[in-house]
Amino acid sequence: MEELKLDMDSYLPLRDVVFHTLRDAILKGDLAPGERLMEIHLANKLGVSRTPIREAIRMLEKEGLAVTIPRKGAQVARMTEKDLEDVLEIRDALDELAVSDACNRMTEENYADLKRAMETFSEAAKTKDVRAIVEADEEFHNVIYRAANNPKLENIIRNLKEQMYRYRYEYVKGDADFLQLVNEHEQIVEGLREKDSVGVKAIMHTHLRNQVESVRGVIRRQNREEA
Amino acid sequence: MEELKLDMDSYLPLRDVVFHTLRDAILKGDLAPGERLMEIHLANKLGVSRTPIREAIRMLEKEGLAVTIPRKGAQVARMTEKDLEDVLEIRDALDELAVSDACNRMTEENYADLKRAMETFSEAAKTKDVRAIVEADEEFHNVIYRAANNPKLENIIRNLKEQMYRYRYEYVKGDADFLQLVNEHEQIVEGLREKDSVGVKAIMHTHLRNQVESVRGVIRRQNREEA
DNA sequence: AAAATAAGTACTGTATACAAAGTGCATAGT
DNA sequence: ACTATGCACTTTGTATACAGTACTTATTTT
Repeated sequence: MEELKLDMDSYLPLRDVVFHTLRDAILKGDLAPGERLMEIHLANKLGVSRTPIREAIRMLEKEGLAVTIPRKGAQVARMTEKDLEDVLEIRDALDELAVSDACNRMTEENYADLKRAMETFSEAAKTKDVRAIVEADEEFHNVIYRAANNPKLENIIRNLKEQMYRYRYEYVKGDADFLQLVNEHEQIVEGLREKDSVGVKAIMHTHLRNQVESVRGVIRRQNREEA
Repeated sequence: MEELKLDMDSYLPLRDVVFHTLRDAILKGDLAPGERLMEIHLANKLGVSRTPIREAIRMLEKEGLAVTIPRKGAQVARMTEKDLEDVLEIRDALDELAVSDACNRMTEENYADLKRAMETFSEAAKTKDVRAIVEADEEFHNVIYRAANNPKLENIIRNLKEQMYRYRYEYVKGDADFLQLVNEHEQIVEGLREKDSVGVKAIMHTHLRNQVESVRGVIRRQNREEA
């Protein structure tokens, strides 16, 4: 009985499997920007029919990861520097909102999670293991999003982050001052504890600004190379 | 030659036609929240096959207008009071961003459009024609979004507005002080002209707050009725 | 009489078939 | 040699057929 129920819970329509597969491939760069998403080809490759492929493409479209030209087909969305700047700008505004909400709505449990995430980040920063640092940073911010208690906001932010997923390592890899980041995280936690929503928004803004600038630099260098 | 080209441009895949049809029906309330979206039924009703219906449903899903339970089908998304509050909160933050961007990036043409939109709104306010007022208000804000020159931001805001489309008349219909609104619009235009991004954000915030409160009231009353 | 089970129905999930349109290459004409 | 036209191939757009699951209702058993 239980096993059946588990099967039910773990059941995913093929369209969702395909969607996740394609999304990951795009985010990891296995499918390059501009690359065509041909239905039959993908169907054969993934061992499914065209129907779930098409539905997955419609979903990717709405997530901004693919664009389709009628009667020509879909391709992986290209991102210009301007597009990324636009995304970063929105993320900045929404991260400020999230942290401000978190101020007012945070539970004891959220706060405990946050402190744990902060400590994990501190530890990771010492190791200089880029992958671990990025993951710890993600988790720190995710705790804040959860604490904000606004699922729609979480969705939008997740989607925005997705669109710049390729650049997630660049800041930390580059010229990040880890101690500074740790310090900023501490300030954010402190601000949340004090429920100083104005102050914490300001800190979050500066905290993101460095990352934003770093990503900008990477993109500019990339574009120069391409040209 | 030209007519052919026009034909090409005006071609829309059936999935898009269906998508727009269903979206409008949901927004106008012809399809009530919780109502099932049955594929064969819709296909017959719209005179198409199930395939474009399914693709349209996938798009509606990503827009937050429908939810589907695997193997049970899709239904029009229900919106709780909390959902709407969440949406309003995000809109507030993003409208602040938009108006702040508009401050920095507005062209002469944008400014001319804005003044025109403001005047149209003033005229509409005098007539007390609710429909005209709402439309003029929409246009006023749309000019600002365009001036912000951030297409992704525009998209997100459009999507958020869509989710509360049903309530768009409620504020104006209810207890709005038209002269106050006209005054706020004037202040916004003034702030944009002066490029006072901090001030204009504040005005936009208060400008929205009243509408937000009004929509909240409507929803609460509705929910009480339902209970 | 109530509860459980089984059958039937209706819907979704997936695959495939057919039609139409666009692209590219080859061939022929200038 | 170059251009234009036509044909073949690829790919999308749409419809339909088939399979599987869940829900409803009726019947049977306790």
